[in-house]
Amino acid sequence: MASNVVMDELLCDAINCPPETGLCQKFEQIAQIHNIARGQDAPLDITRPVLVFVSQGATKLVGRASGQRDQIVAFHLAGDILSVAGDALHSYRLTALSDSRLIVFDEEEFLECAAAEPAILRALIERIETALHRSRGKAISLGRKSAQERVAGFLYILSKRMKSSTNGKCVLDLPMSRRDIGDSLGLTIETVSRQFSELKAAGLLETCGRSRVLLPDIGGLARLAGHSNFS
Amino acid sequence: MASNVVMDELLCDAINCPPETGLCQKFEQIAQIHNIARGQDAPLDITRPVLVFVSQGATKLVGRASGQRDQIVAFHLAGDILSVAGDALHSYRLTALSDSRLIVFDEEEFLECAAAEPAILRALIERIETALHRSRGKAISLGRKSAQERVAGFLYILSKRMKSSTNGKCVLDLPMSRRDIGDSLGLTIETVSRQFSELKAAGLLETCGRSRVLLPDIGGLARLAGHSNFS
DNA sequence: CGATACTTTGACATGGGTCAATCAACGTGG
DNA sequence: CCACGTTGATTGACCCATGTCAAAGTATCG
Repeated sequence: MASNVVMDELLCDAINCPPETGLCQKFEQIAQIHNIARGQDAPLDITRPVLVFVSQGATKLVGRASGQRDQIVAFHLAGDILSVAGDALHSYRLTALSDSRLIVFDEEEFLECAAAEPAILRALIERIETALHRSRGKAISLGRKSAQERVAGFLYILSKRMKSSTNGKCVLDLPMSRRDIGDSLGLTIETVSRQFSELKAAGLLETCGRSRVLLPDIGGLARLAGHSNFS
Repeated sequence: MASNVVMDELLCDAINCPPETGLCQKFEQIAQIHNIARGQDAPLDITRPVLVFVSQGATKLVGRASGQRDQIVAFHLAGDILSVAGDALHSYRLTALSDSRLIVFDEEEFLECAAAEPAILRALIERIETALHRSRGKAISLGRKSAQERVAGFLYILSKRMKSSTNGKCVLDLPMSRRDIGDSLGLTIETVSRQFSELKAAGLLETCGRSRVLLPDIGGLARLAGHSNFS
């Protein structure tokens, strides 16, 4: 019972935790569940590093520079695991884009629990590396790409992550606002909006309401995105 | 003998590998050593993910967008471990800033070897998380900070990493060129140079030759760097 | 159906890029 | 050890992409 409540199938799958061992129960004891309403911050205590598993919903990890300047460091969708730690230089918070369910572990305790299971540690390494590789890609975009390339790349990558594409076309329900997109791409909402308009004019994007988006030509987006393998 | 050649003390320490077990010898068998001259790329085959240990020297991990635009994704100094994987979107290369010695593992093989040693896996997790956290900080800088803040933050962070600071003052020998600094901060060499000049005028920086740098007031740099905890 | 928040569009300002010229560091050969 | 050449750094003038400020438009929700 408790096992079903805390350690959902998705998490067991994510960390490669064989349900038949008693391990899930050990993890249950150290897990904290948070149900976060859309727009609310997860009440994380990151004086110590934590591992967060996004069981349902979608979240943004936001870093803040001085002067209220926010930079979204990553989006994390259902099924993702992320590591969050405090930082002397910037403050971080994890905010729900839609109603979300998070399973939070003190990282130290989690690793203690998982020590006997190399498979779990390896799954975790893989997840953190995925986060690292995405972050590197973001650094390239933020450091060296134009607004148009960033927006096209954003849509392209999101279409891949949300796996809703079929032979070059794709419909998405963006869980994030224009502000979020801007905060993720290091742009203002106005610039994001203008780039959306240009993509519409180029026939690479149609919108329907605020959040629904139709991408008729994913390949075209990739070409605009300034990926080194496309020119 | 071979053990001393391949698995140096630094690496054993880095991955928390107890020298008394026979483990080091197993790692030796799968390790590849590369001595890279200043300015040369490591001949990494990243069709599969690799782990690289920087045994001596200093390196830059460079990502490339289309059109020859380089973004340095991270600097890695002696003692660092990094994970590098290919990417459909951007190409990456690891280049030596000074003559360097790298110990390279196929990541899969490394993890296979380390499976029985949770301590090694944990050490690896810690290192990768460090890389992730640095990369997040870089994303905040690239996305939301001014040229002056980026340059000040760069010097501040480097002074911490190279541990050459004494009560607010610090002398550094920068292993990287102005171009490298620009490629790391998402700026041009000219902008980096102008910011250096402004910092000199503000009494926060003195230079001596191309690479030697004196930072008389680290706290002042931190204040300029736009870190959220300093205003 | 009206209120409110979000988005789009426009006019203008500006930080940092680009291009070009000068200057300084460093290595090399005499 | 010095003159010279090469490469990298600095400075200046100008320009453009994106930020800023303001207004109008439009989803969405009670």
